[in-house]
Amino acid sequence: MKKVATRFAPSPTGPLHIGGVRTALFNWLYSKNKNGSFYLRIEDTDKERSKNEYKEQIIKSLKWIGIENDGNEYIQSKKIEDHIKVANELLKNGHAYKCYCSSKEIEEQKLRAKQKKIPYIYDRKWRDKNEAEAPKDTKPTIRFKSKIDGTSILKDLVQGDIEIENNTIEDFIILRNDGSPTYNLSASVDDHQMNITHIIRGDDHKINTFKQMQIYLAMKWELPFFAHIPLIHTIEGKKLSKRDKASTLDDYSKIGIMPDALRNYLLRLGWSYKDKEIFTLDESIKHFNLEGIGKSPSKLDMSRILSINEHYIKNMDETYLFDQFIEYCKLFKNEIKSDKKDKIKRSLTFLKNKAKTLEDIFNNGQYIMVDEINFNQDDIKLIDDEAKKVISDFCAQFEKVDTLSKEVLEPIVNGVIKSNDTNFKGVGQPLRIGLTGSKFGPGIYDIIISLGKEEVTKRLTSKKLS
RNA sequence: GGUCCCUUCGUCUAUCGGUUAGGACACAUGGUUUUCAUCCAUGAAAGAGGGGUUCGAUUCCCCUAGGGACCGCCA
Repeated sequence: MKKVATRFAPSPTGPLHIGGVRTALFNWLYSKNKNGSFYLRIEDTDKERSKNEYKEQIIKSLKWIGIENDGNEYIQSKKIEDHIKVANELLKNGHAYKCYCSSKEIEEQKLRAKQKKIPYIYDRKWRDKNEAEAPKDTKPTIRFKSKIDGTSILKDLVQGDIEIENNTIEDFIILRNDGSPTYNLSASVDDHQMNITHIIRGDDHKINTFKQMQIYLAMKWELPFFAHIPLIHTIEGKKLSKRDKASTLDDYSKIGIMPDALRNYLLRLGWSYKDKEIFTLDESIKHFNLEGIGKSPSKLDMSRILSINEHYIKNMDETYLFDQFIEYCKLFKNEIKSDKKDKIKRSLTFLKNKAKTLEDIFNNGQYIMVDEINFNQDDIKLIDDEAKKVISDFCAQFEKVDTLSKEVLEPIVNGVIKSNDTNFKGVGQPLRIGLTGSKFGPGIYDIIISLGKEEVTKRLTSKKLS
């Protein structure tokens, strides 16, 4: 049994979107599950549109979500000579031929077909024509001599057997008239040379697979296995594209979605293992299989992403969460000053309690990080004379304490409640507004402890409250 | 238009001929609570339609409908 090898082969012509990330994830998981290798191949043969920044973005994205390729990135453009060599071989053994149709001629044919509403397929004009008739002034393209009779069957690992009439596959171009190889040729040659055993890709590649299989057959190469996974759709039910909003990893990381959570979400989108919803990295490797992949496209659901992220926030190791939070702030918010960092760290347990994202934690912890409170304009109005008395009564008692804990603070609060003939809200609310600027927020004891005695005193005695 | 694929709660899905069709998210209600949340409990919510096959179909087959992908000298 050959060692399993999978690959992810994006073209660096735009930012990687999460559909691509999922494809990469499935390939990676499958190879790891089988103790095999996973390779990253950058298909940069479209010189016009390929950009190095996109290549970097792809590599960065995969790394962010925890996918690591074995070996170096395979750069397709460096292998062009090999592709051309194969094309010439196909030409030599009669599996390909020179086509002297100009691109203008082809365009006109397509246009005519469109107008007549009949499917366009290259008419194989030069398939059997004598080269002697070739026009001197046109450079030929090389076309693959596709099968005309019979049918081909793709034994797809996800979709089952797919059979099509061979004559629906046209004689596709493998070498352009400038001598450069096209996608189907390059991809086949690379996959063969890289010893790829399983090609897992979006099912928008299905027709390509029939073309590539024919190249394999013509070259007498051993066929790899194919698995075409359904595409991810937008809410509108269309194929997700780079232009869609919330489609790149950055769109998620900037609102504080964590890599593990997104990885978990993407894994469960179109794949399932019994009723299990949460998978650690090890569990995903252990349980991943092709049988669990569904056949129908699935839609992106933000509330579910949020919910899984929330699960991770609440259940992951707090030190690890803190590190991720600090990193997040550095990247997308302001870097947190070191004296505030400790306060945040100590308060993470309750700050995370009401957070779905790292951004929520940031917002919940704002009151700790700021030097000057931003008062909610409606809430500050709640500080009336009564509230001011409550605050000053509290301060009078608070002054005497030296260690902060719920046990110490609770009697003080209860005392103030009694002396002011009010209830908990009558004390808790003014204090919360005075300390955080808002009537919504963490528990009042948590707030006080998180700020420390000095800061609490400073805020409660501020001019704005008197 | 041609080829191919898909179709279970709003969403992601379980079921591999016999289930009160299960779970999760979202939603609704109630409870806990120190505000907002969390948490807990409960509830509403699905087999596209029509034919077969079968003692029995969500499950197998066919048709219809709907949706999607592809149809580049892009990848």
